[in-house]
Amino acid sequence: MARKKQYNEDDVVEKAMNLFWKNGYEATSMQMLEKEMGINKFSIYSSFGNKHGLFLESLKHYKTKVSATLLKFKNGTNGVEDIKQFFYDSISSNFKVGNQKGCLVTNTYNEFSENEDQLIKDEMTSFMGNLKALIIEKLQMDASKDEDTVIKQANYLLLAKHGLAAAARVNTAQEIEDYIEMTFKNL
Amino acid sequence: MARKKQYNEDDVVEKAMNLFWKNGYEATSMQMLEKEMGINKFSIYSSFGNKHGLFLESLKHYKTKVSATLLKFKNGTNGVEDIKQFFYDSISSNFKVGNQKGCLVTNTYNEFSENEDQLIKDEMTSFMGNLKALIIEKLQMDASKDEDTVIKQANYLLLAKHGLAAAARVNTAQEIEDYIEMTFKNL
DNA sequence: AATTTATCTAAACGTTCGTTTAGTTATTTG
DNA sequence: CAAATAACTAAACGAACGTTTAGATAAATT
Repeated sequence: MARKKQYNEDDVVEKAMNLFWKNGYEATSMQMLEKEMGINKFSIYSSFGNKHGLFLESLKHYKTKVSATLLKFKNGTNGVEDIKQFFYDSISSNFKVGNQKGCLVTNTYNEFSENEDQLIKDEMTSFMGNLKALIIEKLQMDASKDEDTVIKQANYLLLAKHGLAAAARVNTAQEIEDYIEMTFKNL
Repeated sequence: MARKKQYNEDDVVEKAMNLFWKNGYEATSMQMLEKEMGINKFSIYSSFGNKHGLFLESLKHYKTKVSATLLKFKNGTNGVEDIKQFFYDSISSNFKVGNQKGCLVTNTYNEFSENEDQLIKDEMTSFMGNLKALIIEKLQMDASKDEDTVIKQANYLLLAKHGLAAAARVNTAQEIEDYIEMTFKNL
């Protein structure tokens, strides 16, 4: 046979993901990706097909990246307190290196809301659906909440999470902390 | 002299604004604007300089459009209840004709958050600053709130407003109503 | 070591973008 | 009515986009 790839696909997907995360899909050009991933356009296309394929792969990579956080959330036994902790965990990456902003899934959801790309929208919808089911599960741990309250609070928290991810792109850590605390004050 | 313009600048700016509102700045092309505004590229450029100029003019137009809502908010005497009503007023355009989504100012703030366009960012910052001042003013109407609580609640509401505008792009009227009600439940 | 073949570089592809320019049309004024 | 000139149409501009292709390079097999 012939020479081997001089890069690891997982490594370069991680770098692509970070760039998409920071700038969004449209605002990230192949030229920027080339530079950030450290490999040539040809290599990107032979590994991922096209920009769209690379983005989908980045989304998958993101999901595995946050799966630990999600599992921790899923396994929690403290009801509402687990949800609150999940909110904190979700935006913790904002204040680490790399300048990632908000939640990649939510950002993508927003960017593609007017778009017709069903493949990506399906990915988002399933992710949001899973999240809602988990939130409901945690809320139901409090036996004093009736079903109607659970649904209302779940919708509230889902929108709050959505809003948080958007706001996290432009607000300070202190503002975000105040926001989360206030959100959970009366649940 | 020579012939007069066959269009009214205010009319075509309104149409441009609606398109920007729906799609955002980058996703709105001159070709789309040409079609929506009903005039030629040449006319757009002679009236507004360039795409950026047209967008700034659309933002100004948006501000005058929402000035009535803002004035109503400013003149309110019911404290927190005024803020809540303002939230409802802010997203009411979502459920009218035209498919506008969320709040143009907030959408712009989000789209340009990673951008270097200081002119637009300044416009956004001043708008947000005014809003925060008004919210604080209304919160202070309740004499029982100490200064620290007022600041915390103002930050909370500002982020909630931000999140609401983002979420309003993708959620139903019922979900949004639930969200607003829950947001104000304990202020 | 020679041959094979996948991976690399780099240049070019066709489109679309925002923008400009040349030429035509129509209205106002003398 | 004729001259002047602003507003119009339509075509073309260079730059950047995502994508493809041709040719050089290097590693694995015989």
